[in-house]
Amino acid sequence: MSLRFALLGLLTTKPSSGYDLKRAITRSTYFIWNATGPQIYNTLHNLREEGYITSESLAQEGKPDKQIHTITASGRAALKKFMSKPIRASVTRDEILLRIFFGNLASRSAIKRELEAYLERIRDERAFMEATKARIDANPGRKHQARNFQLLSLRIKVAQYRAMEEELVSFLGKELS
Amino acid sequence: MSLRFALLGLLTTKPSSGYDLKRAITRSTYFIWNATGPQIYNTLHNLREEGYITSESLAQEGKPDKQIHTITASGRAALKKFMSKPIRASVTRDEILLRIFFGNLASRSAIKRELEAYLERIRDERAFMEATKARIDANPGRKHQARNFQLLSLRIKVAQYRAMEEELVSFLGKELS
DNA sequence: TCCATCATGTAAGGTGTTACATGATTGC
DNA sequence: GCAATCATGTAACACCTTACATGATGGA
Repeated sequence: MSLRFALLGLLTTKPSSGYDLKRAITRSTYFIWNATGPQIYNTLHNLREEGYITSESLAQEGKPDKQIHTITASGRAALKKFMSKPIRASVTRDEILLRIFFGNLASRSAIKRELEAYLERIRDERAFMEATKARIDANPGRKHQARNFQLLSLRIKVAQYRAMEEELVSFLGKELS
Repeated sequence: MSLRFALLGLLTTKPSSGYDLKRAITRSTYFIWNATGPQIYNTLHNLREEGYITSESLAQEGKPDKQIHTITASGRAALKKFMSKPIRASVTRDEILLRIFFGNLASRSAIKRELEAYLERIRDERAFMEATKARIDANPGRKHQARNFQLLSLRIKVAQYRAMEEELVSFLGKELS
C-alpha cells in the first residue's frame, strides 16, 4: 500500500520515469522504503489504471524511450488523504534481531563473525546517510519545509543506527571477546 | 523465509501448538518478528511437510484439541544451518519514516497530531519492552547464553526507540511548537 | 570482448494480510 | 445476551522477490 504513496510523493517533486524513481529511491529513500524494479513498474501500472498518474512516451537519441509519469489532481488528493490518516503500527521484521535473539543456536565463532560483519556494514550505511544528510542540507533548491522533514527522517535513522552500533560494540567487547 | 526459523527457534525451547507460538511471539518476539494466525498455521503446515517438525493431537477437556508440534533432528539441523549463514541486509519498509519524509505534504496540524500520537505509542511499547527485559532478567529457568542474546536484541530495540523518541521530542519542540 | 548503464517489462513463485467459519467455555 | 478466550483453519487477495528477456550505447 505504501509504495504507491512513496512513488506519488516522489512524483510531486517532478514528473519522472520508473527508472528515475528507482534511482531516486536508492539515492534518497532506500533507508525508508526500498523497492525492486518490477515492483515499481507494476505499481506505476496500477497507479495509471486508477487515474493517479498519467504517462507519456519520450523519445531520446542514443537511449531507449522513456515513460514519463505525471501525478494527476486525483493522485494528489489520494496522497494528501493518505498523509492525514493515522499512522499504522509498523510491522517489525528484522532478520538481524531475529538472528541475535536466537544467537545461542549458532556457534560462538559464527555469531561473532556475523555481528562483526554486520557492524561494519551499518557503519558504512550510516556514513552514506550522513553524506545524504549533508547533500540535502546543502541543496537550496528544496523548500524549507520539505527539507526539514527529510532531515528529520534521516536524523532518526542515523540515531537508531548509532544506538545499535553502541550496543553491538559493547556486547562484542563484553560477551564475545 | 525467516518466520520458519523463528518458529523452529521457539520450538527448540519446548513443543508447542500454533496458538502457543502465536502467544509466544506477541509476548517475546513481536518486536522482532510478528506474524498473524493464518500465517503461523500455514508455515507450520509447510514445516511438517518438509519433515522439520512432527505434530500430534492432544485432547483437552472443556477446550478444543491442540496440535502439538515438536522439532525434529532435521529441523534442528536446518535451523543451525540458517543461523550460520551470512545475515542478509534487512529490508527497510517503515511507514512512519515515510510519513515523516513526506511530512510537508500533510497539513501542519495533521502531522503534529500524528507524530504526538506516535510518540506516545512508542513510549508505551518501550515500557512493555523494558518489562519484558525485566521478566527475562528475573527468569532463572533459562540458560545463561540464551538469555544474554535475548537481552541484547531487546536492548538494541529499546535503544533504537529511545533514540527515535529523542529526535521526535526535539523536532516537536523546535519545528512544530 | 565483455561489462555497465539506460529503460521497461514478463512470468513464476513466495510471503503476508484480511475477512470469515466453527464451536465450546467462561465471565460481565 | 454478548464478548472474550481457546484452537485451527480456508479463501481471496495484496505485496514483494528472483530470474529472465530485450536491445542500444559507451568505456576498460
